[in-house]
Amino acid sequence: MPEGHSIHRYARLHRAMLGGRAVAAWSPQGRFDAGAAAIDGTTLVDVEAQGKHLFYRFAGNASDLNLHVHLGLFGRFRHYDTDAAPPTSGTRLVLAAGQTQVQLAGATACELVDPATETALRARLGPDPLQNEDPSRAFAALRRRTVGIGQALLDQRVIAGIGNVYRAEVLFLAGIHPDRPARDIDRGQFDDLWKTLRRLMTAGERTGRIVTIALADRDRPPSRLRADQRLYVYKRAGQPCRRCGTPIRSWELAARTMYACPRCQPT
DNA sequence: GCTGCATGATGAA
DNA sequence: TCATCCTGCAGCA
Repeated sequence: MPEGHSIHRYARLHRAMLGGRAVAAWSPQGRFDAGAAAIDGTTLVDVEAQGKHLFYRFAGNASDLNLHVHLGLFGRFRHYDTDAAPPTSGTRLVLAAGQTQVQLAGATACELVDPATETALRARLGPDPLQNEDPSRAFAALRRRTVGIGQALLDQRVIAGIGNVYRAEVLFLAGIHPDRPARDIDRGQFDDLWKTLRRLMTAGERTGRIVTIALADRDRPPSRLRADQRLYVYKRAGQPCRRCGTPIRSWELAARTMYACPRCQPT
């Protein structure tokens, strides 16, 4: 479930599990043999998240390279404190210290990067709602887009860390139709969007799941909501809107499925 | 057991 | 806009 909130959560978890410890590293799949060998035996100093990207810093290796991980759509971590399951054949990387293991499979990116490459990578990202950055840059970027707000929000150069779920949910909460031109969003609406994103994603990082339902629209704490009770529109095509009862619509937008309520989010 | 889809991003055209 | 990377699992037989 790799939207930004999960990535920040992983950074925290991996820091707690392996930070300050010498790690053994290997690549069961074999596609990261050289990289793993360079890390193997070094000490994990820090793990940092920016948007959907993770950066791992190690001390004690000569190369000055950091590990860059991007989970993409398929990437998945498995974590063990004891009794680690044997890694699947597709596991790209295992980081281990004693009984503790972090296993990584299916990632879009698992590579060692030099400082210049990392800087360039990070420079491509817009402000991250989970880092309490000044969102002015994101607003300016939005105003330059010719596409709809729904498409612009998935662009990591505008805001880093949003994925398809937060995109759909935040636009519902703002009452904005995804097809409305991004450049038509005014500063007040944008500040509202940003504030909502920060609130939702902070809660997501804390709890590990995406819950957007407002207090007024639910009858029990988020932890006790079923999976299909946590969201307003995402994956609810054809079902009645929780606010007005109109059937939720879905359609392809920028190669992803978009969801919206036609009544609460007028064009 | 099989199929299709999934909370992502890139590079070629 | 499309193909590609490539894993897991829900839903169905």
